[in-house]
Amino acid sequence: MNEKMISVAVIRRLPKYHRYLSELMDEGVDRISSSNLSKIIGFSASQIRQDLNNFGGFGQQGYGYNVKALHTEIANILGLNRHYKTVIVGAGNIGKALAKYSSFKRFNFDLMGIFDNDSKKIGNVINGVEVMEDDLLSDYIKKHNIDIAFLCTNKTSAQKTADILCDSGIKGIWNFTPVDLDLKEGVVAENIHLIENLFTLTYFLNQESK
Amino acid sequence: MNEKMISVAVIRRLPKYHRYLSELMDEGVDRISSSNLSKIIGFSASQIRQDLNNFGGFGQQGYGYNVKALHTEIANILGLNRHYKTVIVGAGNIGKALAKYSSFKRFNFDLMGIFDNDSKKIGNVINGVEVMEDDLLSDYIKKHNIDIAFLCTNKTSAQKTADILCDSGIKGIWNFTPVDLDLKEGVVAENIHLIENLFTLTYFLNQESK
DNA sequence: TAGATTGTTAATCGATTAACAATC
DNA sequence: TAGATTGTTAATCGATTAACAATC
Repeated sequence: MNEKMISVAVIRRLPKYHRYLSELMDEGVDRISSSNLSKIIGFSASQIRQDLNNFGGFGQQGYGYNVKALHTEIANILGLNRHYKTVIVGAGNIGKALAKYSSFKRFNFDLMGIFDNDSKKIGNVINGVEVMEDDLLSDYIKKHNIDIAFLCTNKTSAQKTADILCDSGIKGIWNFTPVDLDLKEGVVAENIHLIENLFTLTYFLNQESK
Repeated sequence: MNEKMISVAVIRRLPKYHRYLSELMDEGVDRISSSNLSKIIGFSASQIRQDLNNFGGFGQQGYGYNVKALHTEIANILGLNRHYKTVIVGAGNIGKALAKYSSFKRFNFDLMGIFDNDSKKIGNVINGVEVMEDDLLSDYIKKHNIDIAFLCTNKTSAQKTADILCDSGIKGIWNFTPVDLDLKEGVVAENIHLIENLFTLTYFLNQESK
């Protein structure tokens, strides 16, 4: 599957490189050294060079890194050189917000459908996409070869919805529920645990006032 | 400020302990060993004991941990034994979703106001809270002693809004913008970088199919 | 008391930083 | 060529795991 396992810590820094390189491109900067990138991104120059060298020698001695080329390389590593078909499961507050969030489309995440178990919501159109009933979810994923589901159900339905998603051949789940999902081998997930993040904030907030 | 610095890695695990202990309480379990907790939470038993011992000896040899007592201890460590006055800045999709999200109230996060710079939104009432104009933000924070701002503006306004928040005496910022904020000494922030998290998901998704 | 399980020290593992030879 | 900066190895630092004496 892979030559040399790259640590999760490295992977989680990649999107930040991607973002800062985008900004540099917008500013018309066309090359940057690890030392200057360090100043704006906040990672050490050494770490930057180590991180990038996990994937290849993208730089050039005496010159630094070409911003545009490096941006493209990182986009490719992250898998941003393709489209992803997505569905949203759960048309509550968060589900609706995600449906309307425009950045996803810009990065080639194509929202194909929204699903909910509340009959009052079925047929509603959010950002041009119709809310369909839950029962159709499994067939829809199979038929349209959906890659990623944004899981926005309530806590109670989270695991059983995840089971349906896995059985239907989903590739990844972006999990907004406060549940640690148990998934089928080969299905990946990333979690946005809002409440956990907020509690971390209160911890540090109270430390400051000591 | 503190006796012994506790690592961020430990702190970020605390909310998860809190959540699993809540669940155990709901199930009527009143004691648990590090080894059994390990099985359900997924951290090693050794790590659990190490983590908890950063804050005190909450367990008892030969017995384990009292679920309710440990839950309370962790809640206190996280600062959940008090109320927090919050405001939402930016009444877009995410701001609105957070305004309607019920869990915050349950954990004593009291939403006091919502602010936006779009005159069309001023006066709207979301979940019982009125949308006020941006210009009033600074005075409002000072007057009501707001603890935490949920920052949901667009990218462009993020840093300058953060500056206003800092100058007005905010204690913490929960940042939903795709920007790394530069904050005044003593102000803490936690970031929900949606796009970065999603890009991590696509990375792992593509690794799986190799 | 005997058994169970913590608290805590020591060992290991992994990630970050430092250093510098290679080279553009 | 001289200067700059990478790629990469070695050193350090920190976090996790293992082990076991203490003790309930």
